[in-house]
Amino acid sequence: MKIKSTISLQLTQKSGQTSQPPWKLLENSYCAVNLIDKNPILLKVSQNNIDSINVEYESLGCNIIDEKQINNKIAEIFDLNFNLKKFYKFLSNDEKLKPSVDFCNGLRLFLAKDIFECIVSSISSANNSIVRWTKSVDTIASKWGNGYNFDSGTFNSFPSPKILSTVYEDDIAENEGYSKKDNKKEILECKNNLKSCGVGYRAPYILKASEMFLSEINIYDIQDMNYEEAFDTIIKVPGVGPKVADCILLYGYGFKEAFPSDVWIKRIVSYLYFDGKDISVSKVREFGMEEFDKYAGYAQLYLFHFARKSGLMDKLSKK
DNA sequence: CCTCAGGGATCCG
DNA sequence: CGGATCCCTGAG
Repeated sequence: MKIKSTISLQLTQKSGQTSQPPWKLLENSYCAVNLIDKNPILLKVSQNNIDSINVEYESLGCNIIDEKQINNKIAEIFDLNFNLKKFYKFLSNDEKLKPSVDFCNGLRLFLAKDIFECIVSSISSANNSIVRWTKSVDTIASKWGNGYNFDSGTFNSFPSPKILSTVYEDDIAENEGYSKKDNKKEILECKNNLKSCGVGYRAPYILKASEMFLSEINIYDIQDMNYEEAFDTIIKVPGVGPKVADCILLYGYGFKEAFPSDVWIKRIVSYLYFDGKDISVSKVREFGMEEFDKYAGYAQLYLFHFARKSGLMDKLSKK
């Protein structure tokens, strides 16, 4: 089916948002398994022009699928109900933001298909490269997620906090685990632990985070909180600081008033809005939230990509 | 072969 | 508050 909406699917997929790794590209379609009404559905999204996207799907067994639910899910993930035209009008009133549209036309939020996946992605993204954390998250899904065999191939969901909380942290823990079970000799090549997925020193954070979502924090309650309350809740999770918290709130839960502020946004905002004067990351966050208000999240997304594509980032990195 | 940064968080003073 | 350190991979 065809959904009419202005969006650049490729830009949105490749923009490095920490909601999830890009979906798997199969014959021009971005594919991922999604739980829709508790049924695993393979969504296949493609695009011929910027005014619409095409959605196909595969299901397992003979469940009757309501296409309206699929439509809603797609609209939710790609934020299709966000009024891009209105946002561009807002951008055009800001001399600094104005040029960003030329580089970001059709870029939308790429929201989490699985909120826990988003949280692990965001924790993994800290002081890390996009290629590395996306690879790690995909590896975690392939090791401990459910594998579903669709006609188009096998696709893995992301494991639940319950599953992930039981995996070994590293090679050492894994070997200890084995020797407890059955006096096995030490295995040199350990592949059944978090660190083997390349998350590095974030492995204990991810384990503790998994445990927290089993007991202290209900992952779905955050959806219904206001922004401040949600921020205070999610930042209690180990490995989650201010920037990662805002990423989770923006890309995971869709709090559009969040303005995730990292070193790059700091450099960009300092350059564009403060005449190059060095502003602290926390001040940049305050500035962004006040200046852009309900558009803060989108403004951050557009600023980052504008800087990336326009060469501004290269220019600022040499300072 | 090396060295260095990568959309930060944490701990420590 | 500021600064050092953290794992590991790819680019140079």
